[in-house]
This record gives sequence, C-alpha cells and structure tokens, in this order.
Amino acid sequence: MHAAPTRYQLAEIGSLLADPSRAAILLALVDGRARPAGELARMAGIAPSTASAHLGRLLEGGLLQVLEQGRHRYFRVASDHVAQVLEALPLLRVPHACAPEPAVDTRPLAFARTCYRHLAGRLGVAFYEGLRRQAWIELGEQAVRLSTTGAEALQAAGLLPHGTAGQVLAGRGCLDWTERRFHLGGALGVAVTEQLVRRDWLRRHDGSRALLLTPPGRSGLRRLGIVLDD
Amino acid sequence: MHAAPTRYQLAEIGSLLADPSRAAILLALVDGRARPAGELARMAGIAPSTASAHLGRLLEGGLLQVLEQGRHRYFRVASDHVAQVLEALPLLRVPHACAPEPAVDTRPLAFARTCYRHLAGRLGVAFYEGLRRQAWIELGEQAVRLSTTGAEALQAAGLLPHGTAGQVLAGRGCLDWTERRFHLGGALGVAVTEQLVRRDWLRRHDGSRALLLTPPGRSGLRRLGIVLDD
DNA sequence: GCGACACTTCGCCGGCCGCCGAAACATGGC
DNA sequence: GCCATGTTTCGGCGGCCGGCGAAGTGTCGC
Repeated sequence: MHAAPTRYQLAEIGSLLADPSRAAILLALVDGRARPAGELARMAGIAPSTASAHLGRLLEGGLLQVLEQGRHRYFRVASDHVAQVLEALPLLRVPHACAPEPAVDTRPLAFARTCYRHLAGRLGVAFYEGLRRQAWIELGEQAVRLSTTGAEALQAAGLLPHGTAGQVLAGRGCLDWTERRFHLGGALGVAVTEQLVRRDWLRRHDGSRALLLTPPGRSGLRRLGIVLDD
Repeated sequence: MHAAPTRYQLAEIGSLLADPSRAAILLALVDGRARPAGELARMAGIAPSTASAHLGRLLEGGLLQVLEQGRHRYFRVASDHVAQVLEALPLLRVPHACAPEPAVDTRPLAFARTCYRHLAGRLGVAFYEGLRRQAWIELGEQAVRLSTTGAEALQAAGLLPHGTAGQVLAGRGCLDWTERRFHLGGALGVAVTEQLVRRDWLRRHDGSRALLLTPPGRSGLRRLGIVLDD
C-alpha cells in the first residue's frame, strides 16, 4: 500500500528536480528516448563528470533507468508516470487562469510531435477525435480503452503491434499544451504511435520531437476517417 | 498558451519542494484548510521567522494563497492542482510495481477522510460507486459530470450547495491510496463533501483528516442507494 | 494609548551542494 | 599490448540557503 507521503519523501523528489542541470537532463529525456551520458552532458551544458554525478542521483532516486551497452550507458526516464508529471509540474505556477493567447505557431512542432512517446500536436488531437467520433475508444475515469470495433479497425489498418490482438491496451487522455485539447496517451498511445512510425506513415525528424506526415500516412489516416483541417 | 517547460521553471518548482520544512508545510495544507503562519511553524518544527521565509517563497512561487485577517495570515494551497500533484509525486519513486499488500488498516482514516477537501477512503469509494451505478455521473476524458437525473437526486437530498442548481459542477476521478479505486474529487467532490459535513451526515474529527459517519448520515446514504459493506 | 500578540525583516553563521579538472577505470578497435 | 573513447571517482573551491535570535511593523483588546 502507499503510505501517506512524508516531508522527507517529498523533499527528496523536490531536490532531484531542484537543479537546472538535472532538470535539463530530465527534459532532454521526456521524449522517451534513451541517451548516453556524454550526450546528456552536452545538452545540459556541463562537464561529463558533473553530469555523471547528476545521473547517479537521478538513478538512485528512481526517476531514471539505465541500459548498459559496452562502454556506453544509455539513460531514459523510468516510467511514463515520470514524463507525465514532468510535463504537468510547471502548470502548477499558472494558477488556472492561463489566458488563451492565439500563440505563435511553431510550425512542425505544433502540427505533429511526440509527447513522451506518443503522438501529440494538431495531428494527435485529430487522431484522437477521429477515434472518438467513430466510437473506437471508450472513456473511463482517467483511462481510455479501445472498443471492440475500434480494436478491429486499428488491427485491420496495421496500427496495433503484433501479439496484442487479445490484450486490453489502456490509454489516457493527455492534454496538449499547444492545442488545449486531448490526444491519446498512455500505453495505447505509445503502441499506436510506434506502429505509425514503423509503417512510415510518420517519420521522425532527427534531433527534434517533430514528426513528418508522409503521403501514404496522409491517405492512410484519411481512410481511417481522421480529418485534418489543413 | 503554455510554453514547453524550461529547465529553470522545473528547477524552481523543484526548489520549492526540496526543503523538508517547506514540504512539511505543504503536507500540512493538503487537506485544503487554511492555517495561520504560527501554527504552520509549530507543525513544521521551526521558528516563526524561518516559517515566514518559507511561506514567502511558497507564496511567491504560486503554490500557496494567503488570506489576511487582522493580525493573522491564513495560508492555503493555491489550487486543487497543487494538492493533487503533491499526493502524486512520491509515487514516482515506486516504479509501478507497487505490490498489492493487504495493508494495515489504519481504521478511521481508511474508512472516511478528506483528500484535499473531498471525501476519500472506503466511504468515498462507495459514494462514487453508488453515483456511477445509478448513472448519476458521466465520465469524460479526465473529468466527471453530474447527469440530469444525478443533479436532481443530489439536489433533492440536499447535497448540492444553494445556488448551484443550474451550474455544471465538474469533478474528477481521484485515485485512492488506501483503496486503489476511484472516488469523487474536483470541485464537485468538494461541494458535495462540504454539504455532507454541513448537514451533519459526516463530522470532522478534529486534528485529523478522518471523518465520522453519523447515524443520520448512514441512513441518508442508504436512501441514496449507497452501499457500505461493513 | 499601552501592552500583548502575530508576523516579518535583518544579520549572521554553518553546512550542503554543484562546479570543474585531473586522474582512474572500463571498453573497443587496431 | 596500446591508444582512443566513454564514463566515473576524487579533491578542492565557491556560492547558495536554511537555521536562529533580535529587532521592527502592524493589529487587537483593555
């Protein structure tokens, strides 16, 4: 069972986030990819020795996982939960009244990108809406499930990974910070997004979280009843 | 619009949580009550001057609000969002595999308590289930709404505050750390819980978050179709 | 008005922590 | 084996921050 949090637990988590360099490392990892220590040091703008210390603390604190491969050590966030909280935390300071400014449209990022490891941006919202309109997903308390017809449709389109036919994949609505609307997150969102990339409907834009919609992807999505307004 | 979080924003939030005394202050306030500075100093075990500095920082950082009343200053958390995140943060360290231990039943707290300012514990879960079974609430992506029949039923039972007849009160499913099931949170949960206390169906146990179910409360809830299994 | 009280501001101290460079350690390629 | 590369360990430095008590500001009650 979860105990009620103590001041020390809370402070320890806080300490892990409290340093700009550690925060930079975590933010570099929210896209879900695993990166080696040296690269993270460069991204955070600190010496490798310093980064090593930070990574050790984040590891110890359970926020990161490490994959050892020869002389490299690849780090990634320990769970979706971590990425989710990292994206939600800075919203605390905006006490609800976040004026709906029209916002500069930072093009490719606003159109399609990964949020943690699932599809976000305008395309992510359109995808989610398409699923919902056709009753391919069902909404729960804080979760989203594929309906029977939805599972069949996505399976037929090749958007579900192999061996998940019978499984119940749970997702969650994830609020988009550019669109202010929901898109599909959670394990289901990750699985579908991976398939979209694997089938080359979407292509990763290297060095960025942006995603490029390919021509076959565009027509494939249209066949699935997903409407893009541009 | 929300910008993508920067390392500095994240680090600043982290810094606010990083100190055990500040964490103690925040945890003392998660029940949603407003407390004066001196009391918080005692609860955290620090000198009033030290507490004053901490409270200033938490205020500045937007995590707390202050209500000035004469020579007292009452502090409370700035939003439900803050309390929600405070309860969720320590779960980060448990990397998902939280073994479902039978758990020591810390009696009154497990039966009924406030979580932020809404009803939680076994009674909270039963209440939520009762509403759901009778289709008095409708589930959305991350929100919960009263259905028309639900609004009528709660109104008739006197569990909605005055002047909210026409309003749409939004709630949310809130995962219970003792029950591992959902109960009713958000503005709707707070409003209903306040009415439950005001009508003396529930009574606050002073100095604790525990709530006592009174005999009229027990029969009232039974009339509402809420089943208690004890 | 004049204490009592609640809280804040100020100045000072001590410790923790992040930073780096140098050196050590490990791995892979030749 | 030997060098190049990736990463960690260690020592030392500097700054930040939390702690307190004393003094200052504001409010209530008589």
